[in-house]
Amino acid sequence: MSAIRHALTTRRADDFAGWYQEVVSAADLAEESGVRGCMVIKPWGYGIWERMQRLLDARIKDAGVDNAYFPLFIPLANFTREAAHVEGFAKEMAVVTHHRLIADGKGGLVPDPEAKLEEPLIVRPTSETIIGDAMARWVQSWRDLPLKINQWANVVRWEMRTRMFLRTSEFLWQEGHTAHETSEDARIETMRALEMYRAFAQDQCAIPVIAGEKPENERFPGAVETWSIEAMMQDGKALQAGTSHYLGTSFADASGIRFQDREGTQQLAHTVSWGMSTRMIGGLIMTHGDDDGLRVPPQIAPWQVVILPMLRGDDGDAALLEYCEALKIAATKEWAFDEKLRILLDSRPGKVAAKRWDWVRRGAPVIIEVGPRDMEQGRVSLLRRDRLWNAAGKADFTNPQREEATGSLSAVLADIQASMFAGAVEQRDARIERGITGFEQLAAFFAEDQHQPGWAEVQWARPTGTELEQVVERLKALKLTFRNVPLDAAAADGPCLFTGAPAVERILVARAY
RNA sequence: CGGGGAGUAGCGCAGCCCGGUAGCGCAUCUGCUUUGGGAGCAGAGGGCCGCAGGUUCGAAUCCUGUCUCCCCGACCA
Repeated sequence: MSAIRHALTTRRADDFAGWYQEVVSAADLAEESGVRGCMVIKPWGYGIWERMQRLLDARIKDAGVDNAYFPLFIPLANFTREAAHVEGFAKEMAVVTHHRLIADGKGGLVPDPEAKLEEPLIVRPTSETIIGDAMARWVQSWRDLPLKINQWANVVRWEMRTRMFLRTSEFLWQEGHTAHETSEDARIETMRALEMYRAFAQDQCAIPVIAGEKPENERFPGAVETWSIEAMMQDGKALQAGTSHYLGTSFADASGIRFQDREGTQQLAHTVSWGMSTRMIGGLIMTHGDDDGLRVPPQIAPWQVVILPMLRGDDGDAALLEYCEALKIAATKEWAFDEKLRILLDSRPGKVAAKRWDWVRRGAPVIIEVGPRDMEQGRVSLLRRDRLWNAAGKADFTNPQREEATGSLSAVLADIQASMFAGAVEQRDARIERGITGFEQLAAFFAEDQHQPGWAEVQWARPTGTELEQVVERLKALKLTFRNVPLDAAAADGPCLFTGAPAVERILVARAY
């Protein structure tokens, strides 16, 4: 037993699900709203989302994709054109049927039967259909292609079982929709989006991911190919953190996205869609959180450095605040990751210890405390969130001179970013098992008594249809799912674990969120 | 959506079985003491007991319905 007094009451190792919920509330990320599956995202949580938006949006724009906004409501008829797509979403759709309320005579309000909509509207679960509709108007000739549109929006899927950030009925995301002249161009865009997500997750969120293709049974409804990035959470489960779909021509056919090609012939466009959502915040928590709360990678942190003056409510406060202001101004001139540092001087009244632990739980990368003694000696007390505790089980402060601290901040932040990623990679790589060749062996690897088994990468023959369904059922009995076929996996060189036929590739098997 | 558990102060909980003035710890506020690594003492404020009905002289407590959350399933780009 360690003597460390952690900032949270639930240990990751004891109760991962309970710990997750405690982080969400203790780090001030979000709270329940009273509506099933809908959450209030609080300023610190939303600040993290804004950072993700800003960084990913820059990548999207760099790829020549334009932002636009499409309506929340979609006419039912519009949605019903692509059969597989409809079937995939029909069970989780919110429907608007009335446009007016009327008094019920008992002090309440009910939908006015007189105000029933001729045609119900659905609340978008995704916007393929309505954007496809627009694209059909915008595309006439091959010169109009490629057409690349992105929107940042909320979507609604009526989930049976919800969890904060991981699966909510309403969530925020970006959805990119592109239309192309050829299948080749569309596939290139599909892979570009996938690579964009991989780089964003790893280089900015410090979340290691494996990019690969989803098997047939895990495809987006109506898609020809679905690709994903998969991240391993600290409990060994997989989280799909971003997806990119090559949709072929079926959506173009359903929406009427046609163009005259270079020979003057009418052709269907090839479409692609790709998305990343607030679920990424759940991934951030389960990748970087610890028993003291969240740890936010510096590139994602709304505030990278929080300065806490030790105010005493006496005459000394003014000078101390002045000292901290000077520190803040100097630090704000420093850069890291090609952006100015984001520094908060938290001078609200209150005990410094209480405020310190608030920021530890929220996961600010660097906390700088300044007391009268620091000021006298021209120094500060600096605490790194990624290395909180010293060997004695105390908060591990260092005491650089003020100028030295300011000058070193960008290097410290870069180091925190790098070490968080390296730590996550190490944890993940240690838990990917590549030597499993038989189903019994697979079952043993994922046996219930094994606490955090991680993932298995196995060889398979890529069965399809009912043969695949049988394999999926066998896995389901073990609560396992296929994640993806990693792009960079080694070539197959043995029999399929499931069918015994010669394997054609390697696929990841894991429990998943 | 099925099975189980829960909802009482900002947070964590007791009270409910057996109906009778709303409690505890932490947090908050005030005062005093303390003052560099999660302070101490004293006092104070804060409640549609999830919501709606019902039974009753009287409901946090009993009954019915309903909403929300958690766990297990089913479902799930």
